[in-house]
Amino acid sequence: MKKKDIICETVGGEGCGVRKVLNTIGGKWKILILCAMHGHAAMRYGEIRRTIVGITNTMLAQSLREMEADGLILRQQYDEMPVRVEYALTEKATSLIPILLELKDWGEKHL
Amino acid sequence: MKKKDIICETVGGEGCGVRKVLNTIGGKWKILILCAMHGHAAMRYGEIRRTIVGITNTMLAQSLREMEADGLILRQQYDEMPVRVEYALTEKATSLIPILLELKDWGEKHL
DNA sequence: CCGCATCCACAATGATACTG
DNA sequence: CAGTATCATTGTGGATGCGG
Repeated sequence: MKKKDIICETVGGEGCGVRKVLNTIGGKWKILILCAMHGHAAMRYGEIRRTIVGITNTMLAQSLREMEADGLILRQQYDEMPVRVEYALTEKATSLIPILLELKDWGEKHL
Repeated sequence: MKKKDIICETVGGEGCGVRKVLNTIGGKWKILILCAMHGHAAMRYGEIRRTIVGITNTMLAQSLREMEADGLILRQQYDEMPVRVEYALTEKATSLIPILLELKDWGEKHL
């Protein structure tokens, strides 16, 4: 029996893909942010905040910064008056969306 | 434009599927538990614990109880001496596994 | 062997007010 | 408008020991 036949001898360790995903988009808000931005070419800060029920400035700003650092979103600042900032999903994030939609469907069907 | 054309007017509220999923299998361990149990007809407590790197008794026991309450796993206790307890995935949980594997693949490819 | 109970540390999240 | 700063609160996770 080859190693590939075993799904996971152990999970959650160093190189575990699931663990990496959880570290990147785990937590209460990041997945919701991705869902909120799906289908929009670009969204402004306030627009995202209004879309996500219950999120606070603290959490939104912090999540956006981390997701930018992880290469999931792009931040574009326009130095107008007043300032305008737009966020867009990167290709990496876009490739994740279909999976999140499946999760959503599963949740609606089973929960 | 029909409402269905909009992915989510708002997300994270009452009936939001994604929010439900996060409430059910969010957190640090539950997704890993599901991955660990995938492919096994039944697993004993200690076996699960050894499979998941870093998990403690507290978190494993608590997670298993909650997942049983949510209908994701079945708990079968054999009153032998010493006690033997086996856990198995329900059909509901099994239907979630493919999505988790996609997440895992995404993580390995992109992170 | 299984896993619950207790107690505790710290991280995550939240409310509020304030700035460029 | 788009955040930051600060402080309060909650939640998550861990160590340890006990009991069936």
